[in-house]
Amino acid sequence: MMELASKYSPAEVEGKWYEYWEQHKLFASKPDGREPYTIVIPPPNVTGVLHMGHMLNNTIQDILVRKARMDGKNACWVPGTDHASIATEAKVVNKLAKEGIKKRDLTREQFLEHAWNWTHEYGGIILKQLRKLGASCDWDRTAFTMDEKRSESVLKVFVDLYRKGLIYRGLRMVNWDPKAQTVLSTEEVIYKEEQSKLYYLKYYVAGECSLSGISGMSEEDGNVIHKDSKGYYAVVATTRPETIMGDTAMCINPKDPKNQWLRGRKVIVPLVNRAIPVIEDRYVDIEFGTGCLKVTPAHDVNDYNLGKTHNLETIDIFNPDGTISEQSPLYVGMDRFDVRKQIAKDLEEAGLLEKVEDYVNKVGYSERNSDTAVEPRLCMQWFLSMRHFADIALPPVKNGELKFYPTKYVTTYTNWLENIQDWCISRQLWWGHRIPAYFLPQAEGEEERFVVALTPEEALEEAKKLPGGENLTLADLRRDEDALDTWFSSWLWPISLFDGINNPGNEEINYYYPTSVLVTAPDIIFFWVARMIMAGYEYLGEMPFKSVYFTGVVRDKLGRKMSKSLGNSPDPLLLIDQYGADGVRMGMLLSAPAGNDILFDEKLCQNGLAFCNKIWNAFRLVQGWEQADIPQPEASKKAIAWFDAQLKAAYAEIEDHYKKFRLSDALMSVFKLFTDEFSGWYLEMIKPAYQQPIDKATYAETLRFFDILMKLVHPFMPFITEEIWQHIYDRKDGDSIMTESLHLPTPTKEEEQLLSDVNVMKQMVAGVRAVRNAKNIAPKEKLELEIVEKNPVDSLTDLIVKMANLSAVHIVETKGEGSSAFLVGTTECAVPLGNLIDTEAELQKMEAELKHLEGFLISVQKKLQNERFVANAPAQVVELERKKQRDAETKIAALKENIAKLK
RNA sequence: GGGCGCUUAGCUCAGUUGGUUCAGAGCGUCUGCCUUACAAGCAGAGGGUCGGGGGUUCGAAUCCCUCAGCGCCCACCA
Repeated sequence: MMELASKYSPAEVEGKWYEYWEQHKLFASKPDGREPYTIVIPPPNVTGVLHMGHMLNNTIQDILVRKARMDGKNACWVPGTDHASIATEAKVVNKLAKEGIKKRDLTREQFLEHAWNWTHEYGGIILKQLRKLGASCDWDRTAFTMDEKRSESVLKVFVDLYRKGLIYRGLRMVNWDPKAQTVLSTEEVIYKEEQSKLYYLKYYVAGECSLSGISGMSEEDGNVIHKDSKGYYAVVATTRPETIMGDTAMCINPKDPKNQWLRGRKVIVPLVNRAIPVIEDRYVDIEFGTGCLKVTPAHDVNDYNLGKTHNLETIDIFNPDGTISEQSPLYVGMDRFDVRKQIAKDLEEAGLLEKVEDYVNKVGYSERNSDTAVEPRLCMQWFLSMRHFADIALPPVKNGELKFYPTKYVTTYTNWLENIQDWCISRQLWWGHRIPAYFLPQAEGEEERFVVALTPEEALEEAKKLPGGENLTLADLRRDEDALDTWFSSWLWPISLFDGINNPGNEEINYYYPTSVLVTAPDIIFFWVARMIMAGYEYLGEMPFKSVYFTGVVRDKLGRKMSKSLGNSPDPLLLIDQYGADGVRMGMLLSAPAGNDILFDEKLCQNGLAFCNKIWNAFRLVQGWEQADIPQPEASKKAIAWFDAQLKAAYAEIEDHYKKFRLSDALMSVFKLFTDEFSGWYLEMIKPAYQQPIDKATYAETLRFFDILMKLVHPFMPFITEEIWQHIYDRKDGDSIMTESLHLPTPTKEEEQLLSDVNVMKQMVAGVRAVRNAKNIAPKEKLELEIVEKNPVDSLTDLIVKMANLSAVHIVETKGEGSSAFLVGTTECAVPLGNLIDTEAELQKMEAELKHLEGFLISVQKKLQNERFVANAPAQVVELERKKQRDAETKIAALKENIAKLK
C-alpha cells in the first residue's frame, strides 16, 4: 500500500482526476433507455471571466448533475456561452477605440471580423475556468448562442412569429442608450435614485400682458397669479430644463384652482421664445410643484402620451449620441448634461429662473452601462406582442406544475406577466442575429414596405408578390441593419441546444426535453426564465424545465453585493488554488440555503479544506491497519450494526434534503455523518489498540462504509472522493466513483431501536468525559462507572467501556460514596473518584439540578391540573405530560436521597 | 405609491400540519488536552423571555391584528 501524506493537498489531486474524467468521457451523455436528467447551463457571456456568482451557480448545477448520475439517471449538463450583444459589442468598440479605430469608420463586415477575432481570443476562457471547479459538463455539446444551429433557430423563430402576427414594427417611445446608441427593452433599464435639482422656470403669458388681459380672474378665486415688470407668467417645475427646446405645450389640471387663469392661453417657452398652448389634462398632479407641467412629447413617456391625446407636435431635439440636434434653435451639438448646466446659467441671466430646489428623483440607466442615463426616445422598432405569451406561460407556474424554489418568486413572476408590456426586440447593434427583414425601395414620402423571410431569395419571392414588386431584383432589397436582443436567442436555449427548432421531433429533443431543473439567479427571472417558459410552450407545447432553483446573490460578509467597483470580490481561481475546488465548493454551499443571499466568507472555504483533510486522515488511519485472522470483538460487531443503521438513517435524511433542493442542509448532514458519527464514534469504536492488527471482518465492513461515505460526499466534493475511492479497493482503468450508484433502504424497526440505544450509550460516555474534564483526569487514565439498578443499554456495555476508557462497569443498588454522579434519562450513573471527590461541589451541582427539576415538575403539574388541557388535548399529548411528571418525580426522589447521603 | 419577504444564540441560518425536555445546527467564543489518523485536530462548557405590543387557544417561535426596523421587486408624478 502506498503511503499517504498527513496533509491533504488538493493541487496534486484535482487536475489529475478532471483529466481522467474527460479522457474517459464520463461527462458524455447520449439518449438511451435510462431516465434522462438534463440541465442547460445559463450561458455566461462568451468573453466573460468567472466570478463568484458563477461559482455558486455552477457548483449547485454540478452537485445536482453528479447526484442524478449516481441515482442511475442519464445525466446531461449542456454547456455553452452567450454572445451578449450589447456587452460584447461595447467591449469590442472600446478595444478598437484604444487602437484609434472608430466603429463608424468600419463597415459592418469589418466590425464583425474584429468582433469574431475578439470572441475567438477570449471566448471560452470561462468554460476552461469551470473545469477547475469540477463542472461535469458534456463538453462535446458546447454551444454558442451565435453558432450556426442557434442562429438558424433564432431566424426561423423570428420569421414564424412574424407570420403568426406576433412580431410587428412600430413607432414607439423607447429607451435609448446614447452611449451604445441602441434601444433597450424596459427590463434593461435600471432606475436609480439620484440627488438632482428641480428648476422653476418662468413661462410668460403670450399676447396681452396688462392686468386687464386676465380680467375676470383674481387671487380671490383661488388663482395663484404671478406677475412682474415684464408681465404675467406661469411657473413650471422641471428636472430637465435642457429639454425646453422640445416643449410643445404646457399642461394644467382642469380642476386646479391655482391655475384657472391660465386656461386657454398661450405661454412663451423661455429663451426659445416660442408660444405654446396651455392644455388641460387630469394627468397633472395639482400638488406637485406649481401644478404646471411642461410637455415635451419627444423626450418623456408621459409627455408622449399627452401629446397623443392632445394632438401635439413632436420636436426631437436630441441626436442619437445625446447631443442637441439641428431641430433645436439653441445649443446645437452640445451634450445634454452640459446643456443642463449652461441653460440654468442662461435662464438665470435672462431672469427666467425663479428658483432651484434640491430634489431626489429616479433616473434610468442601462443595465449594461451604468454610467449612461437612458433617454426616452421616439423610434421605429420591432416588437413582440407579449399578451399571447403571458397567457401560455402563466398557468403552469401559477398552478405549481412548473415549480419555483423558493416559491416566493411565483408572485414576482405572476405580477410581471399580468402587467406585461410588448418586448422591443431590435437593437442598433451589429454583433448579434441580424433581423431577417428586407425593405423594398422607397420613394420620398412613401411609407416603408418590407418582407420577412429566412433568406434573401425567399424575401425576393415574397416581395415580388407585393403590388409593384414584380420586377424587383435581389439588389433592390435592403436588409434591416438591426440585430436582435440577446435574450431573443437565449429564450430558445433549452430547445435550440437540442436542435428542436430546426429539426423538430428529433431524438435528442424528444429525450432531453423538458429539462429537469434550471439553476439561475433571480435577477434574470424576466429577461430569461419567463421568456424560456414562453418559448417552451410556444414551440414544444411543454415546459422547458420542471423546476427552477433560484440562487441568491453572492455578497461579502458585510452584506454588500460583490462587484468589480467595490473590489470586494475574491478571484475564484485564486480561491481554488488556496483551498482546492472541493474546499471552495463546500465554502460556497455552507451558507447558501436555497434562495437566500449568500454572505461569502473566505473562512468557510477553510472549513471546506479542513473537511477534506478530515476525510483524508480518516482514510489514512483505516489504510494503515494491518489485518489478521483474529476473532471479531463484540464491540466491533455492535459498532458495525449501529453504523450500518446510521448510514441508512442519514441517507434518508439527505435524500429528503435533495428532493427539496436544500443542498446546504444535505451537505451539513453528510458532514456530520462523516465527522461526528463515522470519525468521532465509529472509527474509535473499532480502532484496534496501538500497533495491533484488526480482524478481517471489521476491516472489510469499514472499507464498505468508506466506499458508501465517499459516494455520499461525492456530489459536493468530487475530487477528494474520487481520489480516495480509487484507493479503497483495486480499481480498473476507467472506473470512477462518478458512475457508481447508491441506494440505501430505510432503517428497520430494530435498527431504529439500536440507533436510539446508541444515543443513550453516547450520553453515558459523554457523562464520564464531562467528569474527566471537570476533575482534570487524563483520557488515558481508566475509570470505573456505576450504574444504579439496571443498565438500560446493557448490550452496549463493551462500547461504553471502550469509548469512555473504563476498567469496569458495575451495576449497583446505590451508588458508592465519593463518586461524581450524573443522570442519563432516569438512569443514575456515577464515577467513583475516591479522594478526588469534592463533596461541596457535588452537592452544589445536585442542588442546582434539583431546583431545576422541581421547577419543571411544577409546570407539568399545572398543565395536568388544568381540566381544559386534560379534556381538550389529544390523549397522546396528555400521556406524554404524565410521563414527564413520573420521570421528574423519579429523578427528584433519587437526587434528594443522594443529597441526604452526602450531607 | 403598490407587492413580496425578513426579524430566533456573538455570526449565518433551520424550525414541515400549533403539542415529545422544542427553543436547535454550523461557525465563532471559553476551558482542558501535542491521547501515535487528523492542532486544518480531540473532549467538554457557556450562550436566546424566538423584533415590540395585543389577540385566538387547554397550549403559540409557529395562527390573526398592530407597531417598529431591514431587504427585494414592480410603477409614467414632472
